Amino acid sequence: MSDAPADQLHLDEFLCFALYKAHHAMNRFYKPLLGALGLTYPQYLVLMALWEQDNQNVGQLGELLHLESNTLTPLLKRLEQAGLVQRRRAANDERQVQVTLTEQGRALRQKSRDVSACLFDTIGMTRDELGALVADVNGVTGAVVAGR
Amino acid sequence: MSDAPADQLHLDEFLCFALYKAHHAMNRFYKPLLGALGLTYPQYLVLMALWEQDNQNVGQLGELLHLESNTLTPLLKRLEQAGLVQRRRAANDERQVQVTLTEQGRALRQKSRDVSACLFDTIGMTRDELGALVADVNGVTGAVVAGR
DNA sequence: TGCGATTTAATCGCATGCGATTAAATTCTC
DNA sequence: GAGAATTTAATCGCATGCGATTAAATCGCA
Repeated sequence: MSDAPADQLHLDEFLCFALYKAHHAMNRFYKPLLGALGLTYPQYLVLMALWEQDNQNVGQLGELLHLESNTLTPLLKRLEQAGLVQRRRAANDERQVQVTLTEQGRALRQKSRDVSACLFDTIGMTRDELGALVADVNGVTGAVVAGR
Repeated sequence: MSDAPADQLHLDEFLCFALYKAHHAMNRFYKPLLGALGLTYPQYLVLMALWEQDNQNVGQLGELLHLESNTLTPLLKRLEQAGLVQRRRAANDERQVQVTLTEQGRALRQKSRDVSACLFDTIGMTRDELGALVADVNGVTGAVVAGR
């Protein structure tokens, strides 16, 4: 099946484990910064998606963030509860729910500026190094998603 | 604070987002494979840690996997319920809980052999490329953990 | 020795993720 | 045009993660 000597692999050498730890490290890094804005990391991702392109429906957000409605619906309800987005059934297709930023949601973009900048300072990589790593990681993601 | 032009950054360019997606892609990839063994991914990580070094206490496992007792305790109880590990208070220090593999837990190692090999085949990278990527990702994790 | 500080797991509450199912709206097909 | 198939969110149940707190055991120091 594979020529990889799985017998000799140690936990530390696994890519999946490295990604697992990196993901959680990112989460912990962002938590206090985003907590000051009253956001969780997935909520921040949704807002980033809407800052780039407002008025998306649940399916579009799910495609972008690789999430299903079972995760997004309660999350979006919490964002709505916090007054950051509005949820409305689309007029032309009542199955879809349009998610739109409120004025307050748009305003939060300014406050979140240095949240993202903070990570750059911390990891201390050049834009090029960062871009290469992002490309590599995304490449793995693509291969894994395709290979299922 | 940073010379990174955060204003112009798109969601796709964020390393944290790349790691977020990669982590979830791994999870989804492993889920059916591990589900056949009755395991979740974090449970698999715990077993891998014990396969390398049996009889660790909760704190040691937490250090290795970057998890706290609030996550590990219920997880370990489920593994115990499944008959894969045993939990015992340490004789010399009753505060600590020693986690040991059962015969069934050791046996599962054989069945999980091709789970890890399967990922190698799917992502199609050489050992060297993989090692370099793991090192890069771990480097970011280290910087982020240190920079908190 | 004795008592406060520290260490170690456990517990609680809340927010994801996700498999499975459901409900409602729309589209397709005859 | 009616009914089946499909699409789209929502709902439910369960397993993480984690901040905050608690409880028990051990350590340290006067």
